[in-house]
Amino acid sequence: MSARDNSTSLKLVHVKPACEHCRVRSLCLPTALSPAEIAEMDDLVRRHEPLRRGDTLYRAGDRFAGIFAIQHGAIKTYGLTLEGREQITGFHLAGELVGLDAIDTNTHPCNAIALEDTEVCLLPLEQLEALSQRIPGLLHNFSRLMSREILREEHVLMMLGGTSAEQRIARFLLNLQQRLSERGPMGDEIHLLMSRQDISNYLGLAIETVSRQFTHLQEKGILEINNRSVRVLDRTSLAALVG
Amino acid sequence: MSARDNSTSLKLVHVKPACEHCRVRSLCLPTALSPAEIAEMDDLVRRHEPLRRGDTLYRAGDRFAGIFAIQHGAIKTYGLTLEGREQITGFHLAGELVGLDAIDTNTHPCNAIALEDTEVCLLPLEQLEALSQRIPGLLHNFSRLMSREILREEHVLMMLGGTSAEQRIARFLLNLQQRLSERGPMGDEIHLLMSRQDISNYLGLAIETVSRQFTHLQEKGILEINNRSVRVLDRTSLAALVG
DNA sequence: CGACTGGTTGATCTCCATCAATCCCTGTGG
DNA sequence: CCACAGGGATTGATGGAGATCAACCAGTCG
Repeated sequence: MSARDNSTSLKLVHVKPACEHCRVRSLCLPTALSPAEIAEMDDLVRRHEPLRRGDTLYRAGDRFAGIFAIQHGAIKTYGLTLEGREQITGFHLAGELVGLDAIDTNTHPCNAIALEDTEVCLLPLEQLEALSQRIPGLLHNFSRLMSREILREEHVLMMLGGTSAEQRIARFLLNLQQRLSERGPMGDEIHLLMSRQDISNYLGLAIETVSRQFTHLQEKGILEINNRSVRVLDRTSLAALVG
Repeated sequence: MSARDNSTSLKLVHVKPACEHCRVRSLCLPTALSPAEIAEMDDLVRRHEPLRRGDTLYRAGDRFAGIFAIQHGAIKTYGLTLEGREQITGFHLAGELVGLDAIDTNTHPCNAIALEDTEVCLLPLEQLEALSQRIPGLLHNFSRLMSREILREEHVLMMLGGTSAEQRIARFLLNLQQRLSERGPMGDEIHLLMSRQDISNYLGLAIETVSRQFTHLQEKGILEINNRSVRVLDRTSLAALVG
């Protein structure tokens, strides 16, 4: 229930975007394209109005307008289970694409909201496919990013199956740290953008269990926790917990 | 540990495949292509040697040769978790693609083995992308199938999060019945191709729990179970269990 | 300041994992 | 054809990890 709601009418701003200067270009669709090709990409990319923390990017049921590439910030996607419970399907960082799950049905099956102030680019699918038709490298990058998303979800599946609460927390943190380090300097400080509620939902645990595990890991001297800021004091021990 | 192992050296047979006459064409890549375009597809599709139940199609770590399309039969994919436990990531039926998770890294992250006698087609990625370059419909179908795979995994995630053993079993069966009905006549009889072990692993439960839930649902008059054959007697009640 | 949201901590209970015994198909070989 | 072995499946008994219920605490905002 965010105050501002961008989901029904897409709000695009007419600022000339520039993949060329984008910080996460190397993680995103234009990887390894020539300057001329990147210029062509710029023509199809539409910059979306900046999202503030909590803003909705799209809702389940919305008609699919195109893929969103996260320029900076973070997006949470969640769906409704058959019983009506919300289930988080992913936390997405800069350089990742969201909305890929809507291509098949032309309708968004999930909701997407910003975890922090976030900017995204809209890539209309038809135009993206048309351009991919002409630029082999772009087509391949597109395949690769979709493949990466499939792989990401497989990792979540592996994490959820038959593992203890402690293991899930450890993996969650290590995974987050890993992905953050691909996007900036590797630090031992992780700023959690999501609530305990979100984490517990994502990991299939109760919120209290998450809290207890955090304090438990703190008592062991592995983590230092201040609200949503987690400092990894002993990365080796943390990694040892996952298996 | 199957007796025959096809994973290291791909065994292709030189039978002219024919997407045109394939029973699952409408679910697969050539959907809605013109006869001329389908003929072009046929040129790149290579029929793989038939798999017998238990045969390995590829192993984790294998170099990626291309996508596999299941012509008929069923494939189980599973990965190794960090602790060394096997985790099943999916059961794939005719008309579905497997190996999509390997595009990004060019290496298979999972193992794939046949759950029954199965025939698959190999679609070398480079050629598939090259052809997609020329056939817009093919490119779009490819996007859609990848999207469908992402969606499928999201559904699994939603199923695993915070649901009881009974709910998981119910959803598993309903989902399977649904997918089978898209591929043949809708019947109340489901032939499970996988062991209880597989089911429990997939659903994140203990094998005994799966067994108990089955008998429990049988006692309630919702199912009738004979080994790996499940008859859905009361579909309404089964659907009611999931939410 | 009080109301509120998000987080932590404690006590109890429940569902399911685990351990263990038995049963039942399937195939194999005498 | 039957006996037997062996894996897969079922059933029972027990314990524990984590869910649930409940109280409490700490920022935050009107």
